[in-house]
Amino acid sequence: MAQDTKRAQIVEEADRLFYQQGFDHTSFADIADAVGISRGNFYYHFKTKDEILDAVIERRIVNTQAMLDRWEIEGETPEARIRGFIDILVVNADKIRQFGCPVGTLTSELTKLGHPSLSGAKELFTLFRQWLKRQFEAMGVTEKADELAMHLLMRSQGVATLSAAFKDDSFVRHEVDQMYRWVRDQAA
Amino acid sequence: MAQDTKRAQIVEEADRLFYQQGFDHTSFADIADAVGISRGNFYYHFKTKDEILDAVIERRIVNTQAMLDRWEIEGETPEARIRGFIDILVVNADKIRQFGCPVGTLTSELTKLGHPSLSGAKELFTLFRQWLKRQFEAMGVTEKADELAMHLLMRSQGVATLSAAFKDDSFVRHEVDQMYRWVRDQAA
DNA sequence: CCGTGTTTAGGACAAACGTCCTAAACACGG
DNA sequence: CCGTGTTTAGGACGTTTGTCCTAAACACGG
Repeated sequence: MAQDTKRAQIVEEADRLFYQQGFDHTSFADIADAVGISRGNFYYHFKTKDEILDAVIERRIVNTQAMLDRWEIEGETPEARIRGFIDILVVNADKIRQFGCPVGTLTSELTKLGHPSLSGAKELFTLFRQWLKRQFEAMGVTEKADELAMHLLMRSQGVATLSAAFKDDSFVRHEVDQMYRWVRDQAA
Repeated sequence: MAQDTKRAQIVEEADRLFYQQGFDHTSFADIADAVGISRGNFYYHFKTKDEILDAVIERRIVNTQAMLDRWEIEGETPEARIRGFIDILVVNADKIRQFGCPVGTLTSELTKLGHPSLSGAKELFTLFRQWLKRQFEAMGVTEKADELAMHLLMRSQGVATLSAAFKDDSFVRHEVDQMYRWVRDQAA
């Protein structure tokens, strides 16, 4: 349907703009200009700005889940799959340097705003956390699997933040190498 | 002078509000209400909102430098001083859980806004980076001191981000313990 | 090609934004 | 207590915000 197409377009552009400019700093006018529709017409698709945010988060959850599922099929070993996760920092290096991590920065912003949709954004983190936990378990780690998952999440967040602050690619590469080594050490 | 007092009050409240609500989301009215002065009178003290931001960053730089200087006098060994840095995550656990790291979240926001004062915020990171580098050098590390400083900065940023997302105190304590151990291992 | 439900453009609306002005209140040396 | 420079309150300004309404354009089964 045309409805789904237009709605999907709005959510897609809103997703991009929320990531690049932040949720609060992105106005209806920004999204409307990006999609190429009139400002006031938003009310037909979304009653409030918060509804757009929820749709964006839902989209991200679906996309992330699909990506993780793909990785679980394609990746040969659990260790290789985890390396695939770490590689996000390399593959998306440009965007992260410019706008930070999409998950981490959205969570930070919603935390400050005291926004109710924070729980939805947190779900994105949980998706990665559970996926990583499963990979560590497949590697033979049992009780500490969740701790290791959180540790790796933590490191990727830290690298993303400092990458955006210092715009230093060699720092990112060096930390990624260390994360590779750390994962290998957990197998023993 | 009364001018310095009022100006300092404005900067102090702006500092708090920028941290708790974000720079963009904090209006002149918010600051005016917090200080208890009239809205329009801001123009006398600061011509633009960006000027307030610069004053806030300057204040943070001065306060941070003073804190680091104090630590360098009080801390017995370099390792103990570094532990003092790590302890920020414990001492300020409540605030970090609510609003994230003041340095990291401000940097993220200014990065997204493409704001010119990002360089000033980045300076705050550099202050910690250089201080940590000096402590590692005093511990006997020579060539890798800066790498270790960045690594520790990275980990504290990651912990702060996930602390705000998951509000999990036991995670923070566990990671802090691991950071202690990591620092000890660097001495050998 | 008609009728009906979907989608659209355009703009109205009050509120809030950053900026800026004016005039009064203040502090204080003379 | 007067005069002068500093600091203040209060509000005007044009813009932009999120929200919401109306009427026209559209799609499409009958």
